[in-house]
Amino acid sequence: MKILDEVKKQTLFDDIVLQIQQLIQSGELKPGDQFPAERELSKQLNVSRNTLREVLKALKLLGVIETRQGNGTFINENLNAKLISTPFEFMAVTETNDILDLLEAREAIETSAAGIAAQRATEQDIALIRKNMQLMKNNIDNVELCSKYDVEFHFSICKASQNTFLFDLLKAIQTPLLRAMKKTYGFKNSLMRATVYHERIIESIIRKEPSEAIDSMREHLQEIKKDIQQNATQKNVTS
Amino acid sequence: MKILDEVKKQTLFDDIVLQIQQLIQSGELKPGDQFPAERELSKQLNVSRNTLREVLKALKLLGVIETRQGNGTFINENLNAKLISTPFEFMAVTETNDILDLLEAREAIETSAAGIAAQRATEQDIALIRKNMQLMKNNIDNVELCSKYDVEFHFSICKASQNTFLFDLLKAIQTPLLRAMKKTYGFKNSLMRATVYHERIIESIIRKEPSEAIDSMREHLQEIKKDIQQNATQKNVTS
DNA sequence: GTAAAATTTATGGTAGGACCATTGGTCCAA
DNA sequence: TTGGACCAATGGTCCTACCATAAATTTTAC
Repeated sequence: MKILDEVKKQTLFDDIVLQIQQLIQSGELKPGDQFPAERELSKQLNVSRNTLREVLKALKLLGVIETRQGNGTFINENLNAKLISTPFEFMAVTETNDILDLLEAREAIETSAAGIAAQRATEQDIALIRKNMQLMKNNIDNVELCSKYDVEFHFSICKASQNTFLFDLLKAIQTPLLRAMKKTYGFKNSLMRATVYHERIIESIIRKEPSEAIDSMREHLQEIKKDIQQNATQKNVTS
Repeated sequence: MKILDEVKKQTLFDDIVLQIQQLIQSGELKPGDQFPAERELSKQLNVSRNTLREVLKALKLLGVIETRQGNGTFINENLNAKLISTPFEFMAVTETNDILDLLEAREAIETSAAGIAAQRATEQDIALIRKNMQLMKNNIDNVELCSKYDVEFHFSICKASQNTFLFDLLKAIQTPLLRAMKKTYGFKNSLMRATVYHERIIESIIRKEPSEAIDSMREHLQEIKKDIQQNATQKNVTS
């Protein structure tokens, strides 16, 4: 039988976190708002300062709040960006399968973002995309620098979607992804070949052709995925 | 001039967090691993138990570790799923623009997932998708229940992509999205119309036609997006 | 008078010790 | 064998004290 619900004796920590969480969800706590001082707030909540601090430090790590010694505790400005990026720092990306999963997530975001960008990109957006493409070409024999502008190129397209959430999410995913790829495969993507795809992508965006932009981007990223897969199988054979 | 880097006198908290973070990234700490007891570990690290506890509680909230009173502290099993879901609980989704941004993120994930599912879905996957579609049809006049199976239908497709990361990410995004939509628009999606799209999506997956699956899914989700947009502009006019 | 310097005050950061609550194991007795 | 009593280890909570930093205030020097 399974009628009775599990009894969960909530801890003080969880209680306080939940309260703050709800205040944020409801909009009563907004970015920039200041918290009462720890000593005072702990009194209000009728908990020890230690317990309250455990909550605050936890929320700080999560990116919900920001603490400045000698000053105070505040709800983080641009909450969402920080919120999303933190947990990705703790992801263990070791297996090739993990990398492929992340690559597919990146593909999901970037293809859709490219399609939206083809509808909404401003002139400044397009100028930035072009600039990054040009910088990449100019440094085609400097692997380090070229790779950097490669990443920037993709970021600038996502940014052109005007969807900050998609943008933050892409940046968050790239962090562990680039770390893992650099470690495992050493950044030897075919940068020369990439520029060809980049041309097609930016053309589609300028001509405001969403489905074209989506297809070009997907093709581009699936090439990269293939490289990784081949590289992985080779390694398995030789080892 | 700006040559020298800013000196950041890292706090003990940040120091310990960073160490654990690196141990997880490198794979030295794996899910299920047990930590030393708080009193002992604080001695090893040469910090007070308070400070160590602030770290542990923070990692607990993030979903990195799990603590059981009287038992011990452990690295969380299925780390990534928990990691991703937590921060979304703290997102403030109040404006219509926020909802639209999240909807586009959902569209990005679900369209790609549908495409991949068309390549990799097993028979069990398809059976589950079918089951959810049927359950939705059977309860077409029970809004609450029908909506539930609607969500489940989309989840089962994403699951069929065999990409657990995409799956976890979709579930995480849906949490604040459904909460916000329910609050603002009250779940009055055209469920009848949805079933028509669902048929087309599942057909594409069965016939293993990725681009067809992607297009069907995108059309389906863009209809929902249009509804939200129209609803929002109407509200602005009447108010 | 004004600006620089010293002081004060409020804030978060760290520490150590005490006790409570829960869990799992051990041991004994029915 | 089983049920209960007990014990030890662990996380949960609290108190108090002190350090470190940043802003506000007062004092000082010109």
